[in-house]
Amino acid sequence: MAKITIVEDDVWMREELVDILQKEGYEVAAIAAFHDTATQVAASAPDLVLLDINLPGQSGFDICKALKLNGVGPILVLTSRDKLQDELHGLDLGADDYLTKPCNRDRLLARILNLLRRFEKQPGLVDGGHFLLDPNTFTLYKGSQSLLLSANEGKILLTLLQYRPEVVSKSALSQVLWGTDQYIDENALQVNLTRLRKALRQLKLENQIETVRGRGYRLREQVKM
Amino acid sequence: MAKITIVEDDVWMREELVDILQKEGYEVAAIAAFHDTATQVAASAPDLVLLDINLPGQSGFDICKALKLNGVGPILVLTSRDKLQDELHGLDLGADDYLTKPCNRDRLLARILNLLRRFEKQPGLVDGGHFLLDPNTFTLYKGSQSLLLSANEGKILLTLLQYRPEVVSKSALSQVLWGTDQYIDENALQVNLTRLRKALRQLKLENQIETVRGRGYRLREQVKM
DNA sequence: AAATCACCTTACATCTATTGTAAGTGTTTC
DNA sequence: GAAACACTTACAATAGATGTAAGGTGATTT
Repeated sequence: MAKITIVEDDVWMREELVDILQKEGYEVAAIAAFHDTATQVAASAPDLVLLDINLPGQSGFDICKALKLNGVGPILVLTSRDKLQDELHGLDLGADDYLTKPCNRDRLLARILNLLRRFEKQPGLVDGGHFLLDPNTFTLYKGSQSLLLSANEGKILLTLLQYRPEVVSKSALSQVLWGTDQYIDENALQVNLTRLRKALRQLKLENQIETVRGRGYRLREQVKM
Repeated sequence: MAKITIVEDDVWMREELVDILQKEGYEVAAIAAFHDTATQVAASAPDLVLLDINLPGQSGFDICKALKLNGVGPILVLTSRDKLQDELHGLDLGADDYLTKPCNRDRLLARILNLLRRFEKQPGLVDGGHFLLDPNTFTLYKGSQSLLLSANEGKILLTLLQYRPEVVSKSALSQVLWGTDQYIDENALQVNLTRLRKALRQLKLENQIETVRGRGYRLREQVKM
């Protein structure tokens, strides 16, 4: 489960947040703000930081900046309602989302979940040389065109991309598609391969997938640029 | 069509880029780098900036920084292959993607298209009070749960959210779903409403959609937090 | 050259999700 | 309580994804 680090000075609030998040199954760490907060937080390598920016002085802002510089994951800033001005400020500082206090449990959890999803899916597009593949939606891009692959097509192409330029065996693909390499339905695999090739051809992507007789498939070497 | 501004000193390269992008239907502006480049670019309010960072001195980096500070949209940095070191640097500077030169047409266009998409879909999640809705995938979030709505369900909910707290007429919804408000299939609309409500109930979201007899539907006022 | 093997393609059947249709029930208003 | 409006459920048509089956192609082996 995801790891969340909370930066919050108010003891009562901190306890409550920890409670809510732990009940939800998150791994939670909580600290109050000190001069080396950013270092401490970064050291805990969280998947998400919940930062209360209602801290004495401007320290909350500084921490936020410092965290972003340290390359820490998504930051969800908590701010009080009467400091709406600061919200935009917070975003400029590198916060990825903000929330006004007080706020209810559901909204907090929804925002956290969303941020985690957003960053988990961060890898972005996979570069296939002559095309791009969105590993989340299995959308294939080439030039100004795009095409939505089916789940099977997408999984195969993504696997080939990940192993490129190595040959991927049929059992490996079987593992990816059906979770097993005990029994391999060669035919079903073959049909899915054909369908993927057909989809690629629709975007004028010919001969992308090379067959290595007796061993499997691989993506063809791309012309160096 | 999207507007792209190119910052490139090399005349030949600049002409070529303009040519490629214009043929693709983009609205293109091109300038060479001078001291006030950032201001000029910002003034052209582009949807995307194509920035060649192979400029005399460090000016390319400065321009990139300045552009980001001006809140200019996505920046795609062009860099030469022997300056791979600079690539990461470029990302830290606020560039949203980079590309090594020389690069072929398809790859360039693919990256541009992707960046445009990424930023176009920026609105992010729509906040419904007790829930969140992803307006692109029609995914509904609440607490730690999520649910994928059908196209019709998503369109209705999104429309209600956009007009909230106003009442949305049946003809408006008909317009959204079927592109016409000449003939309104009240029944079909009704069924889709029921389905949306059912989906909301699955996430324990009760009574979100209020029926205003004779006028239409609206989202119920949310409890202030 | 015939047989064999690995691979490929097409057509078809099944399954599931989405959506509109239809029929019947409930509720408000006058 | 009758009419108008709103709601729900069940059913059917449709489309997309996927597995099955049957046959085709081309290289390798004997």
